[in-house]
Amino acid sequence: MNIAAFDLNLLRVFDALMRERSVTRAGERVGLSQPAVSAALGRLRAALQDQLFVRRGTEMVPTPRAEALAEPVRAALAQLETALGGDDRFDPAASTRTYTLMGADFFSTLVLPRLFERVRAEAPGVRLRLVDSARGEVDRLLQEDAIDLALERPLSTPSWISSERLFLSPFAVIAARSENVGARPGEAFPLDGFCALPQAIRSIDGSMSGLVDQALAEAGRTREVVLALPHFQSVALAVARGGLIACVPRQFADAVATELGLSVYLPPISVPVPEIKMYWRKRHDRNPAHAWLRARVLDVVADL
DNA sequence: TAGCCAACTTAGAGTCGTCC
DNA sequence: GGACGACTCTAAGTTGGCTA
Repeated sequence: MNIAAFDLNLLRVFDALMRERSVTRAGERVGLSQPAVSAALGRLRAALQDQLFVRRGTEMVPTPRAEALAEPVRAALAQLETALGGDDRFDPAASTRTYTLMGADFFSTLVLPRLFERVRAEAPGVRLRLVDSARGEVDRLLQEDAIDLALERPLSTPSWISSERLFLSPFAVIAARSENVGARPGEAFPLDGFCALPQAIRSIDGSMSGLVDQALAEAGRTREVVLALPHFQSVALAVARGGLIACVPRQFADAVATELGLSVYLPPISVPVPEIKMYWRKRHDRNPAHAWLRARVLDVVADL
């Protein structure tokens, strides 16, 4: 491999092909025509002595060699962009960037409104968007640069992902204010009533159990989960109609209790308190625009 | 003789049109 | 939707004439 004779622009084409899996769309991404990308792919194949992408139907499927090159090439391109001056300064007041965060609806209620307020004050041109996604998608979305940050419980992540703890998220039990549960709001929910009353649970994948059930099992008890919903907001709305209780993050319960007419109780047993963490690509560690957003998120969650 | 500049040459990468 | 051939364009290198 003669690096002196290698056209580094071909790496941009390679990266676009990895992202798009299509010669036409890769061309649109890098500002070339489809034949030009096809020719560039030919030169890449000759230089690297590998097919790199094999056509399968309407998709260009990467070979193992291409898969192995994908991340190092992407990281190298990002370093080059930074080195050439694209990232060394960030002016919030002049920025028109759109940041994409991923997290549960919990964050759209608790974090995003305050974050937007904070961001807007410094950076009126910046736009924020929160996408909801199933756990397990974090790696892929970060790798594809589809999101800037993920807000999640602790995950097992590869070495190219950085993380920072945001806050602890203890559970609380919510019930309709009209419900007579045998305890006053702020007190521990009676264990027998907790196990007997039908419950709603927030569940992305439809499973009907979670950390609370594990804690109950260790105490030799069970509960009756009758409704699984993908969003905390819908769980709270179901509880507010009466006849159900639910365990939700304490901060979320406090935020919606007054508006929805809910009472908030302590759990009847000790449940492990989950951490909430922020995840991003390690290559953005020193990116000023990215670091600026992370600092704003930390500011906002400090109150939680 | 050295330095500058314009004209010419060439290689490589692009687009367009077409085929499979 | 990708590959290929024909043609075009551009940038870099080379050459030769002019000038100090």
